[in-house]
Amino acid sequence: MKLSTRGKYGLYAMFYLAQHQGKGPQSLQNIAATGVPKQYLEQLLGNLRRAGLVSTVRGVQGGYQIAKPPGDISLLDIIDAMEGPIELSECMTDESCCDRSCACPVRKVWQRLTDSINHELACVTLQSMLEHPEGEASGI
Amino acid sequence: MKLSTRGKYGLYAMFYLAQHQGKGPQSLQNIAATGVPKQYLEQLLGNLRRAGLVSTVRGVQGGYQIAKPPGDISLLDIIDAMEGPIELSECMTDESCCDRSCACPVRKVWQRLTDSINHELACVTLQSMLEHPEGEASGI
DNA sequence: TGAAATCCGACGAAATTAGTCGGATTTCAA
DNA sequence: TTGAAATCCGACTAATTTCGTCGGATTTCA
Repeated sequence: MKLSTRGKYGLYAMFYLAQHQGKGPQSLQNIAATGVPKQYLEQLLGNLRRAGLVSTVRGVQGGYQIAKPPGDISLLDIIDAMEGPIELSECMTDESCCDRSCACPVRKVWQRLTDSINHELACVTLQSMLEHPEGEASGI
Repeated sequence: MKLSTRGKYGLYAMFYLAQHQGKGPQSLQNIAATGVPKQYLEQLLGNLRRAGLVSTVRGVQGGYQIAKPPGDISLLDIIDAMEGPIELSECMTDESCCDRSCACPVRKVWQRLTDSINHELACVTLQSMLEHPEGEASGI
């Protein structure tokens, strides 16, 4: 179970934009500074824009900005935008993927785990990341 | 973020074996009954065996059995055996994957999330799946 | 000796991921 | 008016991973 680089790069970019909120649009040039391929990141920012998480200004002096306060943007929003919704097993979305009933214990386990992960993701906002840069341990 | 079919098939197989514990070795034939490609499952059971989760009996009347009581086998054991450890970002295992310090807030978030998912997985055992077939909702 | 079964490495097809490329468009300023 | 700075966008490719398949070797029992 792993995240693709899209999720990682996407969060890097969003965190950067959160840190620079109110300072005007940030160019791709700047956002990509830390080792993310520029043209690839450009694609990813397109996804974030279409998901309503960033707004853009075109033309000279243009760039990217977060579209909402950092407290209103969660990790779940970002991951969903970058990788689509979490789907541990296609059992969750495709009823006919197997001949097991909806009471199948395995299916229940996937559902519980999916809910749990989504909940964790929704709890972390860009704001909380800005406020706790030292990453104080959470009560797991 | 998704699980491969390996994880899914692996859990199906382990749950089947848990249901049939003490009834002697179960043949691949039987385990694969519900739509899992036989030869593929054979590979997967090899992984589970090498991880110490199932034991095998070769030859006529041979087959697969769980190697430990169902209460001692967690979802984490199974997922680890099938897909390797959860690694949301290579930041977790490869210090040099980027030039960010180990105090990088993004890194902290991945770590927290990884811990959380592992904890959830470790809490679910085959025994608990056998005991709660109706999958009563957990306190998320 | 033959049938039932696991074991195993190698191979291949399909899907996904991680980019790259070339241009189109927008905007501002000289 | 023109040129530079920037985003936008669809198509393409290379690499990797996933999902199997195949053919045979080995073990065991009747």
